[in-house]
Amino acid sequence: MRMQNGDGKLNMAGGMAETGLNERAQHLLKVLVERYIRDGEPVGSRTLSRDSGLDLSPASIRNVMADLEELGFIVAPHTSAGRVPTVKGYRFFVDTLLAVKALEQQEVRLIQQQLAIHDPTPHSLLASASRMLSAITRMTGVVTLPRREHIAWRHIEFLPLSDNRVLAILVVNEGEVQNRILSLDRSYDSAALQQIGNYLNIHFAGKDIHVVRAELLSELTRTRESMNNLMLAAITMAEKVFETRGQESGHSYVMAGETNLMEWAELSDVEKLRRLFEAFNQQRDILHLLDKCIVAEGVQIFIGEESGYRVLDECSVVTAPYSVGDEVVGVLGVIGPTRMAYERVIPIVDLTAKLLGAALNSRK
Amino acid sequence: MRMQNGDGKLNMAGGMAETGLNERAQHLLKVLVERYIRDGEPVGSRTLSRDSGLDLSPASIRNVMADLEELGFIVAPHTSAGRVPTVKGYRFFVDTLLAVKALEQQEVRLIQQQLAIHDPTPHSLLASASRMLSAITRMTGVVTLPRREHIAWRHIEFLPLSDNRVLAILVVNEGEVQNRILSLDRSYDSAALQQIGNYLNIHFAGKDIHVVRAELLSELTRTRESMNNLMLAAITMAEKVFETRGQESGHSYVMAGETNLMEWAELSDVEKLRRLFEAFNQQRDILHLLDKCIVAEGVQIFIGEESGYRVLDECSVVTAPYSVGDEVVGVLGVIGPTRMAYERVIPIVDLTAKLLGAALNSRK
DNA sequence: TTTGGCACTCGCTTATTGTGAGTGCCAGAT
DNA sequence: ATCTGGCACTCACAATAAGCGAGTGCCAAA
Repeated sequence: MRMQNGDGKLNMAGGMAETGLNERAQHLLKVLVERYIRDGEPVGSRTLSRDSGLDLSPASIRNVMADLEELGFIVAPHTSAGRVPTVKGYRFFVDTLLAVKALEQQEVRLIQQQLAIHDPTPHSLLASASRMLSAITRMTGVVTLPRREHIAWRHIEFLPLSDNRVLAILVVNEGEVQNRILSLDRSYDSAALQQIGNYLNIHFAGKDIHVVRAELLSELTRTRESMNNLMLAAITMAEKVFETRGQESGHSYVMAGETNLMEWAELSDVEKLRRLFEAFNQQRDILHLLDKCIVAEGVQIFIGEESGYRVLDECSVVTAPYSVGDEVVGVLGVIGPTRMAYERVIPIVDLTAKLLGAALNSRK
Repeated sequence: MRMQNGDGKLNMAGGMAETGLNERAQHLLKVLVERYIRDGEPVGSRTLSRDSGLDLSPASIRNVMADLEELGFIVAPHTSAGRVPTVKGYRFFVDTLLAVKALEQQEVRLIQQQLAIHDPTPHSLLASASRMLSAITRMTGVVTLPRREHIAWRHIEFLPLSDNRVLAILVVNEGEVQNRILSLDRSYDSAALQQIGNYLNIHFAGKDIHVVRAELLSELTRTRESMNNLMLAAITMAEKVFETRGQESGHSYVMAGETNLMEWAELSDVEKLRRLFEAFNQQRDILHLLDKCIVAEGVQIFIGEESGYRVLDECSVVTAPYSVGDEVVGVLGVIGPTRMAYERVIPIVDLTAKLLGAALNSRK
């Protein structure tokens, strides 16, 4: 326990009572975190004395460092190593000390360029954004598939296959194509299917898909005598389309650059990497995490254990929601080691979210 | 140099002059490889003497082992370790010594079951096969997308989007849906696009897609005066669809279980794994390799460097082509460490190829 | 042709010892 | 009231050495 010039001093000066850190301590913490992010090695009092610009001897620095440690902002991995930021340290750094660097013109242009695909499908835009995020940050990029509140029925088309099976192609919103195969209890020829499709398109085009589903269900419970064969078939088939929907398009994400994480020394343990990659494949946990970010205003950051998922204990996740029109439809972000260059990653994620939204919107 | 009972002896006895190995040497090699595959540790003369069933002393075994080493079938990783199979050793083992185990009923049923999906799209079958291969072998499964010689035009549909753009949906073969977005120099309304689609479908339905393309190109060079507006628009748009085809659906594969490879000790070097995974993502090299296997009759095996790709130096690849009807359309297989249980993997890959072919075919 | 014996090799593990970066604390300087 | 030089101390890490043990090649005898 250090009492000599411990809590007391730190709490008083600098007018930063809430944080428990006076100006000097904050500055030193900032330099320490920056330094650790740069080199990945514990930072000692000598280094800090040299590079802080404060003209203090290592001994004085050590006093401050002891305080910072006691308050939980930094730890020493072992007795005679320098100090390393804790999650709390990173958190304070990110929340209060971080000077977010404005992006260089060059980088802005690079990002724009990557998203300026010729005639993109919505999906190819997402894939591109994800790839770009991973390439530019040398970490893992992730973009959730957009999930609109309102999904507009655009067009449906049925084609006959063999064995009483029918290929159903449903187009929603602006060019999102979904297709599935239906097994029916009798066969229909092209013309009949054409009619069925027409019937449905006339009734439902432009309507919200949830409304369509509700109407379908209520139609199905109506007395069947009051419908003609065509109507009945149409409604049954449309309902079958919706039955099998959901799980695949249901919700997931596009990821890129997983292998980038293997280049970071702090993640070089094969077993940890395996678990991480497995979580990436599983999608479940990552998706839950990203889902939380959809309600946030802008960039959101989870540092280490903050995410609440053990596999991400040594990772940080920087996310931002993206919107089409004025509706937030998805989240994108970057996954990397806690020791990442936040001041660079944050504006990159921020900008990408905005540009992706714009790109999706302009093509709407 | 061992001359005492070196080449001479081995070449004579056993009537296996071509191979350079007499019966006893072959048997010992077999036991050694099996043992090494099981335990992953260099096999010494003592172990072999105990487990070969030959009632020979370690000393005698050592003589044989010295010969096997001189002929290049095995090596000692260092002076006082046991021996390990070389690529040549594995190759001889696989070609001549291997007793392919018939699959257990249980396993056969497991495989069948995994491929018995309710109303699968072609793609979901491939994905399922790949996942199943990886799960059952605890290695990485891969299935190339089927590439038919003959691709039949089934149906095309155009839907108007904003800004002179059109969504084109092309269905080929039995339920394979491709869609892309075309930017045009003027706008068309639904009705016009409907007409254009009809025109094309009437002309091309059932035709091979290569033929269609050829006809389109020759039509385009015809004097344009002799066509009406509808025809011109139809042909231009169809040609645009083909222009942008190819790279995406062009050729690639579905992979599963990459992370399984991280559990094999011999691949636990992060840098090697990174390169391997990067090659998986790149697809290029792997695809070249798989393409070679499409001409093979049945199961094909590449052991270590045999593949010709450096990233696969420590891996073996077991593949088999799969067919729809009597046309070979793709390749599937398993990628794992050289030290894999070939006698199990080979029949699994073989059976999976047959069942996948059957599944694709039955739904045709 | 096979085998027991024997000297030898060499990768591992464990213990030992430095070395150096970094620390905490104290007493004296500012 | 702070800061700093000094000093003893800690501890990860690297280098060196020693012992073990599995395995080897070769030889001479069975």
